[in-house]
Amino acid sequence: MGATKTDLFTQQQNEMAAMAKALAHPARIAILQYLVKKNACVCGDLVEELGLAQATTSQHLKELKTAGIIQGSIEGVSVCYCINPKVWKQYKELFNAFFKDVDLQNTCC
Amino acid sequence: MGATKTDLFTQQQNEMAAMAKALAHPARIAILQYLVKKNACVCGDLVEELGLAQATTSQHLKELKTAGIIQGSIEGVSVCYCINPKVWKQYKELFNAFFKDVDLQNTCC
DNA sequence: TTGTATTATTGCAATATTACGATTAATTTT
DNA sequence: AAAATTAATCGTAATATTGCAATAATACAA
Repeated sequence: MGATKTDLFTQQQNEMAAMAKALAHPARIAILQYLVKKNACVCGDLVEELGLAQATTSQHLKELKTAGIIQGSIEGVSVCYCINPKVWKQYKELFNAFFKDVDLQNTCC
Repeated sequence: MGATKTDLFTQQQNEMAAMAKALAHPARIAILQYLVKKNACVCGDLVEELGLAQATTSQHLKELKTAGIIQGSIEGVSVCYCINPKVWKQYKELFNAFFKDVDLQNTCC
């Protein structure tokens, strides 16, 4: 026990949960907001911007990259990160679809 | 170390991350989808529906309740759960706002 | 080649999450 | 009142996440 029982759920449910998990840390929210704002691909700045250690920042970047929502490319001695627009759109649409269809009138308790 | 450094981030960032965290488990996604589909407030069924132990199911329900997105009321010997439409709308709007403003053209790497 | 700058990885400690059996609490039913 | 039903809580084990120092890896500059 201790590990999520992914086999009990549909692929869609696991995927949705994985997407949410990628966003489930304020540092990763901050990174995404920063990337959206600056658009240009910054990276080393993130360590200063966040106030977390370099190792920790790198780890969060890795998670976002694994989730697919950002991408990085080597730019000389540093690495340029930016939003992956295709995956971003996917996130947007799936969250949108998830929250869409609820009849706000029909409460029961 | 080990605990999230919430003080490094804005309240908005922490809140957004907390919302995502509530959705960051397939069982909780499944619960919400079930509640949306059935609309009516079921509860004991969830144990059977999910395939998780009663204690585990109850724990997930508690997390969703703490996050505010569902609400429960005692209905005789059982407990009726349903979506909290007001908070649901809030989630919807905040996720919407988060994913809104990205220029999908301007990639850099 | 040697040094410098930047990011990734490793190893580890602290904390959080997930899951479940057992127990408790509350309400019905008999 | 006694038994049954339902859900919450407690205790505990397994696993995951968060964070950082230290180290490695990579690319450039001198």
